[in-house]
Amino acid sequence: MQQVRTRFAPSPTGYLHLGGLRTALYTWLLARKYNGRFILRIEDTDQEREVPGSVELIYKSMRQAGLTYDEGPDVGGDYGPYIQSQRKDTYLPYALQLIESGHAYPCFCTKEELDKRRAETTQRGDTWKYDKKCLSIPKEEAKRRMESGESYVIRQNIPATGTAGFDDILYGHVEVSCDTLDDNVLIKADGLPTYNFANVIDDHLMAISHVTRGTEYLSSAPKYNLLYSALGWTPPLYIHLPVVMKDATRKLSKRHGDPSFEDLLEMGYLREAIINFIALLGWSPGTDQEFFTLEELIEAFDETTLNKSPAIFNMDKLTWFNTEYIRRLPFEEYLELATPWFDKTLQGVEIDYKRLAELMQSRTEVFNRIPDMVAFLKEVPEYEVGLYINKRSKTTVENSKEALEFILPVIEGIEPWSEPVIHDALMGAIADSGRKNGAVLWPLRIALSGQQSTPGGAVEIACLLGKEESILRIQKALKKLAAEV
RNA sequence: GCCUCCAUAGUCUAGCGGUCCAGGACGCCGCCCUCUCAAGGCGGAAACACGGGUUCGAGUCCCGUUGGAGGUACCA
Repeated sequence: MQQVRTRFAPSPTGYLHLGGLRTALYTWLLARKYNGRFILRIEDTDQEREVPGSVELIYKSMRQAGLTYDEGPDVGGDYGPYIQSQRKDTYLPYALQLIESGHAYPCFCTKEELDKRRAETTQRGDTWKYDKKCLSIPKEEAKRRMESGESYVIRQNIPATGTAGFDDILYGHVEVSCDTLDDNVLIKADGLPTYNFANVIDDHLMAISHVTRGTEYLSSAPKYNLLYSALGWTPPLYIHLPVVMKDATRKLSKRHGDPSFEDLLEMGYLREAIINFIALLGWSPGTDQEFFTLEELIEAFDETTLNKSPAIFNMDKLTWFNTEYIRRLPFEEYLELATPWFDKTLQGVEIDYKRLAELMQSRTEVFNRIPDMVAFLKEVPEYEVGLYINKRSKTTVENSKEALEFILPVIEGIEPWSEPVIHDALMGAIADSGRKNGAVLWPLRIALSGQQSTPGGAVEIACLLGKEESILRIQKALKKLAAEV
C-alpha cells in the first residue's frame, strides 16, 4: 500500500466550526492509524470571503485540539506552499493543457450575461446549465482573445453523453449521467482556480492518498474524477463525511449562534471532552467503550464504519462528557482551572479556594457555571422566606426561626472554627435537644446561603464563610424571619 | 423542479438473514442514600418510518412511498 497522506483543507472564513473539527479529527485519525502524514492546507482562493486572522486561528485551534500536522503553512514540508493563493501559478498550465486536449475551454461570457440567462431559464421552470456557448468559438479566435487581455474564465468541458462516477469508501460507487453535470469554472477571471479545480490539482501534487471532506462535495466528485482522468492521474480514495446538524433540518452554523470549537473552550469545556464527544458523533467503535484519549481513538478508529447519515449535535451529551472529564481531573489541575472562575464572583472575598474546589469538582458541569454557583459566598442573594419551608425536614417559617435561635449560641461557642469541630458541635447539640438533623440544618443552610441548593451542606458552608460571617448571616436571617412571623 | 445521498427511542448509536418480543450511552421519570444539590446504588418509560416483494425466516437483502439532507455559483 502506498503511503497514506491525508489533508485537512479549511477555508479561512472565520472560526473552526464543529463540523470542520470533526472532519479534521477523522482525517488526522486516518493518517495516524496508518502511520501516514497529515497535512494542513489553506484553501483561500476566494479572496472576498477571507476573514483576516482566521488562518492564525486555524493553526491555534488545531494545536488546541491536539491535531498535529506534519506538513502545513507554518510547519513546512516538501509539497509546499500549503496556501493555495501562494500556488496561483501552478494551476493555469494544467488548465491550458486541458484546453489543448479538449477537456476545457475558455469562456468569455460575463457574469451579468450569465445571471440573465440563468434567470430566464429558471423562470421557465427549466434546469439551468451553462449552454457551452463559448465552446463553439474557434480555437484560434479564442486564443487571440485570451491574449488580447479580454476577461475570461476557463470551464471544464463535460461530455454531452455518457456517465461519470467515483468510488467512496463509505458510499460505494456513485455514478451520474453527464447531462446532469454543469461545465464548471476551473479558473476564475482573477486567475485563481475555483475549489473545483484546485482540489484536484493540489491533492494530486501533494500526493494525497485519501480525500476526506463533507458530503457537500459528494455530488461534484464525479466531475473531479473526469478531471483526474483527463490529466491522466489516478484519483485518490474518497471518504465523504455527513454534515453535523443542530436539529433535524438545520445544520450547525456559527452564523446562527451555534458555538465554534473556540467558543466551547472559552465556555469551559475541556478539549478532551469535546474531542471525545465529536469522535462519537457519527462513528461508533462497535463496543460499549465511550471514553477515549486521542491515542485510544487512533487504535479504535475505523474509517469504514462511519455513519452515513447526518448527526445532530447534542449539547447535553457534550456537557455530560465534560462533567465526567472534570471529575477525573487531578485535583490540583481542577483547582488551577477553577480559580479564575471563582475569582469572577469571589474576587476580594476571603474564601478557602482549596476547600471550595474540593466541594465543587464533582458538581462542575461547565466551568462558566461556577460563578453563579459560588456567588452566595460573597453575598446572600435576595430570597423569599418560603425557602425555609421544607417538607422532608418538616420545617416551617416559625420553627425555622426557633431552630436558628437555638443553634446561634451553639455556633457562637464553637472554637476552633474547623469543619470537624463545627460538625461535631452542631450534631451533638442537635442530638441532645432531641431534634432531627434536617430540622436545624435546613434552616441553617438557607440562612447562610439564601438558596436551597449549595455545594456542600450547612457545615461546609459555615466553615467556608468563617465564624464571624456565619453569625452575621444567622442574625440577619432571624431579623428577616421575625418580620414575617 | 432536477441530480445525488440517507432513514433503529427525543438525541448519539450497536445490529452486517435466525442468538433481537432489538443492546449501550445522553436526556427524562421513580426509589434508595442524605442537612440541599451533585456524586453513588437500584429500577422504569421510550425505537426498527410506511407499503410491497425475496426467503423456511428480514431491523438486516430488493423495489416503491414518505420524510430528511446535500448539490444545482467566476463559494468552498
